[in-house]
Amino acid sequence: MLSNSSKYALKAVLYLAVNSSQATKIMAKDISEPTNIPKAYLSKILQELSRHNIVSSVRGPGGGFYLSDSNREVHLMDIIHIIDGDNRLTSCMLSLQECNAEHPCPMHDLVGDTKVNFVKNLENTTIEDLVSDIKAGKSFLPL
Amino acid sequence: MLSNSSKYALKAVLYLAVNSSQATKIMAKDISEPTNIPKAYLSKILQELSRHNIVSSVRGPGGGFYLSDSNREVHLMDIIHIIDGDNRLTSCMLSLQECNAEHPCPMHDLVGDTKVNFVKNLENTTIEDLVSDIKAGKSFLPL
DNA sequence: TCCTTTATATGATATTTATCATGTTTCCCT
DNA sequence: AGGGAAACATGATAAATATCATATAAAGGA
Repeated sequence: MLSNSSKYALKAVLYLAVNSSQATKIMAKDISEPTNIPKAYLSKILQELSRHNIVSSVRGPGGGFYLSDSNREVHLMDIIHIIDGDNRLTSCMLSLQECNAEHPCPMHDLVGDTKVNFVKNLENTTIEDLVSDIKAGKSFLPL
Repeated sequence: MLSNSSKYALKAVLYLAVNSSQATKIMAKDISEPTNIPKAYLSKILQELSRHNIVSSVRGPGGGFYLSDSNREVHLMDIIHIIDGDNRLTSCMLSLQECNAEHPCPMHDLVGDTKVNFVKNLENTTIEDLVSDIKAGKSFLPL
């Protein structure tokens, strides 16, 4: 479904969303440990996200990663696009070019609206939305 | 979503379902061409499927692959399981061990029932079901 | 200014997935 | 029998993904 890298990216960003702020930056190491993401790999992912303004960062002592207010308005799909590219989720079940409602592949209806809806959800949901759910006890931060 | 190999497997089996019978066997090469699946790779996949009794085959002149009546009752998920293993589709969005309706990860609800339904469809749908759809003009054989 | 601490950039290794190649077995045909 | 046509088995290569390692740049404090 998602690549490992995307899953790590989402977990890390969620961790930052819950635990960080401009005043409370978190070092890669301190994200890596609780989330069980290999430190070096995580660093690379965070850098990629930073380059695309998904997360914020400052170097040097007292530095680290955090989410600014605007970072929190990022949509989940943005993160996935950056890491996985943009056709991993949206392509047809059988990777066919011509597969649509008018000319469906045999598996088209099995997925049906479900995938469309899911993608739509990813496009509409922001990090902040998920944080609200967590704070409301509707879901739990993945560790 | 699915691995390349699974997609190839599904396409090849569907091709056989529509075009082959015990009396009309098809060589790997003649499946490879119309479906645009690399011949050598396809052969390997077909052998794996044959070993698991998903497709039938006979060697020697006049031989080839075909689907027996019982092959046609195979469920789509069986094919995917053989090629991709059994947790690529069913695992949580973030690959968490403990993610369920009682203890959902933040993305759990985004997928919602959609994935559950999709998996259920794969488990319930047989090759023959898809062939019926194709014959009824509801969908088109992927080439 | 210099040292430490942290992110950043870049590249190296490993693992998985996809693809190709080559020999072996089985079966039909003559 | 023997030769050719096919699947079958096995292993080699290539490409993508995941992981690790090392050097550089920025920032703060002594």
